[in-house]
Amino acid sequence: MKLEKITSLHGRRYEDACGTALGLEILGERWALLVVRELMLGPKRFGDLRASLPGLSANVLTQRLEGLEAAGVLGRRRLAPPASVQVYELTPWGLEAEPIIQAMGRWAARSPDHDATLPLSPVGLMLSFRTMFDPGKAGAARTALGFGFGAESFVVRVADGLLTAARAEPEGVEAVVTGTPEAVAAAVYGPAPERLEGLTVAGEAAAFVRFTGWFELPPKAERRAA
Amino acid sequence: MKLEKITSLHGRRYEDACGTALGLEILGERWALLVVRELMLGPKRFGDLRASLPGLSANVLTQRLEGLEAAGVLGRRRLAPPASVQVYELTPWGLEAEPIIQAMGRWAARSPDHDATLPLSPVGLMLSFRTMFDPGKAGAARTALGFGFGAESFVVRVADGLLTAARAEPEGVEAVVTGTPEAVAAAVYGPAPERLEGLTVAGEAAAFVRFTGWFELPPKAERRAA
DNA sequence: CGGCATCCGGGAAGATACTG
DNA sequence: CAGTATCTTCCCGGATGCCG
Repeated sequence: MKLEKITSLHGRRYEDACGTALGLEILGERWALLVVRELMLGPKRFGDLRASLPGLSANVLTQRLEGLEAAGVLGRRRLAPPASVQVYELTPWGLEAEPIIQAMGRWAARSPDHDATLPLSPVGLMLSFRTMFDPGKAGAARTALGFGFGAESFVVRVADGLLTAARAEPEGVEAVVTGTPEAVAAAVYGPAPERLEGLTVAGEAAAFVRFTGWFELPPKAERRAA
Repeated sequence: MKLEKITSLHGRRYEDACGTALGLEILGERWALLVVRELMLGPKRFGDLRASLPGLSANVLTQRLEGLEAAGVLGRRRLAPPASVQVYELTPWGLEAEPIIQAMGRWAARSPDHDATLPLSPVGLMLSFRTMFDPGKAGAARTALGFGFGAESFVVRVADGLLTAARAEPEGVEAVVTGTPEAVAAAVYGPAPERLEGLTVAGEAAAFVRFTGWFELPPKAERRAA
């Protein structure tokens, strides 16, 4: 076994008192913020994280989890028997990183290089709902919708101009939408024509169609100065 | 010479439609967001950037500037003769990255590992004012203050519960504060005792002392779950 | 001096294989 | 399934040098 450095954080520091710099030391390493994103809606297991982040290899995930745990962003917990599996979950402070993810997502959605056709994780889609929801368009409407993506399911509620999304089994919802996250994103954010392409909607399909009108992607930015 | 990939962005992509992932590809590389931060309050020259980000080497800065320019975050402009120097400035879209910097700063300020005694850049300090200003504490108070750090000077105005900070020569201000950014930060964010330590205030010193009461650092987060 | 290319050492990221 | 071990590749950081 070789001697390890005792630096609580990794070696390369910015040496800058600005909080932004410290935030970058904690969340700025590759994949770190995406790991946090995947945990934003509840605990996950090692394998769940790997599955939702294709391209992230096991050893790097191990390093990120260690670093984020050391920084106090997440913790590991063992579920009670008979499950007895280990899950990773955000600390309360880690949960508060959501505004960072939202600001980043809202800003980058305006990039000329943004490609909405790439794969999308279920949690990423749910967080995008929180980010892109437009209370002005929803008005006083209310609804509760279920979303199913393989083993993961979510309930999204809209009421009083507020949208909430949480991992939960769909009960007492107006409709349950099943399909890939990409197909749901296309229905919500795409132009109207291809709506409901590749999706199955159980229950009040009209409720989901109404729902798709309550979101708006921000306009693309120009590459040059105004 | 070896064949270069033509990927407009650097090689390692996340392949994820979520805006957060694209934002990380653009701003997630080392130093990138800090370069943007330094340009947030106006254009800077190559050397100015190096001076405000000690530890960032010239070749890496060149790479970051190239990458950020390719992404449409900043542009380079040559000032009119006789100055004839090249400066880097954010595009309108690049300017909109400030919420990311603010969210990151506000969040990381709660880290148990945050060390406020490290060096601080003038622009970092000004942005922290924007982030940490508490309208409730300022109430209906108004003021205009000048800050001088070597060659860089700024004017901060508070009125109607809003704080603005911009690079400008101090004219028509109540007081002009001169010193290091660290000393100003200690006066504004530190406990009351060491106020005005190492600072010189020209004009209405009382106006600056009042000003220091309008900010509050958020409480430290616990490292463990609640 | 400002901007950028080049070379080099160390270390992080990525892919694969392996173990309990 | 949850990681660890190993190897390769590439990025980061520092130094040097060229050119306007």
